Amino acid sequence: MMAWTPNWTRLTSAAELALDRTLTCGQSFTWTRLPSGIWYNTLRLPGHAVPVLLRTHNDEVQFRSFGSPRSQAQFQQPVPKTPLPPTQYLVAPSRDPAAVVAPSHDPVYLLLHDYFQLSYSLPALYLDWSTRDPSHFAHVSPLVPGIRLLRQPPVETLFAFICSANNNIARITGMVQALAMRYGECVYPGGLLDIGGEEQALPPMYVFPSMDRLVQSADEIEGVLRGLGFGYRAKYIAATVKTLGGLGGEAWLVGLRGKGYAEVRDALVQLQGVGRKVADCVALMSLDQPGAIPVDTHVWQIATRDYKFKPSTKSKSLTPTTYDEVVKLFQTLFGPEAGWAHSVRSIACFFIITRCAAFSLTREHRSCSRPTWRATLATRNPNPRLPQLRQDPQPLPISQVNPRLFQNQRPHQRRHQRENARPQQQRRRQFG
DNA sequence: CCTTGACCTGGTCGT
DNA sequence: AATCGCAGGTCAAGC
Repeated sequence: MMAWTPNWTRLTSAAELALDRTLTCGQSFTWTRLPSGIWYNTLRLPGHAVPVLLRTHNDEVQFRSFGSPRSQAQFQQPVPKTPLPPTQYLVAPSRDPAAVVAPSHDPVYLLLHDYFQLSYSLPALYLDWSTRDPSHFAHVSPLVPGIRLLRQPPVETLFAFICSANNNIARITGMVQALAMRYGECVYPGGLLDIGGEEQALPPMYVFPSMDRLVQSADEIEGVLRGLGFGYRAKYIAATVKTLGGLGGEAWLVGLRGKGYAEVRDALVQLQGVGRKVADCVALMSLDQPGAIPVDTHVWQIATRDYKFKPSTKSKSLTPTTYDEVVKLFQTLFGPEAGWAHSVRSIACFFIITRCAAFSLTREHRSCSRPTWRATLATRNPNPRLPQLRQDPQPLPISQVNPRLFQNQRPHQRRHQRENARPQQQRRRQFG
């Protein structure tokens, strides 16, 4: 049974879901933003994957998908990796009113409702977290409304976050999409689509490969991914494919939903390339653990700087012990959805710095904010032919910015880091 | 326990 | 034009 929603249909209000923020903040790497502001991705329904488009229009978030029995049948044939002439594949979406089903029975609507966790009321959550943390969350969260935690497919989330080690959003996005192009199924070959009377050019779309497909390629995958520039992560991915395949594949991973946090974490960290941080990302963003808090160096800074966190041991760095203590700090503060709350809080910090760097800060501040942070949003879209992400035109008043956010980003400290790092580099050279 | 260093790569920054 | 430091970590090895 084919399922698609040919006309723009309301998903939720813009207040409940800020698309641009939610899809660029580093939790999903599979959405792409078109120049028109429309986002596209391929999502799985039982039996097949569908291309989905999202947009914000008239104060609401709308979706549509497209496809047709004829085009779907064609997609089951092997599809070349380069786009074919649009007319060869694309079938105009049906305008037949009978094809439009009520949203509550529309499988794509239900899929998106689940994916964006729309059963949570976001303003209510923000209010609760602001009450719990009046001095920080309440201060910064109004600047970044509408950030929802996604409930993503566990397999692609796992592999995406294995790629995230020692990496940045732009490159992770490229790697995840490379994985989809190499092993995933082509769901849409690319072409022109008629959207509300306007023709929109869409690139080919590939769905993230199934676990079965990856297991089939287990022996070659490390070499292939190294060739694609995955670096040492290629080995982790190949090993995790084999281990996960042996444990029961996708069913085993999805089966972790509904288990307790400790069990989920322990299950994940037995996979290669999955430490605590990656495990917490996967648990939080795909396995129904809204209390899981991924602690990275950035979060560590926030904890020690803004929340005056003092580790119980003499440890000066992020160790398993201090990791647990930071988690406990934020879980106590924010309650059951602490992971979600903390994500919003971190993203707020990130956005403040990005926007201030672009619009409002003095030259000194501009130079302190990390270049990669500035660049991340602009380069979120890996397709160089597409325009860069639009910056928010509203400058952020400097008076709203907590100056402490910049404490660890001062130029003299960067210089200091450079000088410290130099001897290490020389030592490594002697080996080569 | 905690600390340290290696690990791939690509875009950026400063000579 | 060539270089160097770095990025939202993980793992193994040595205290």
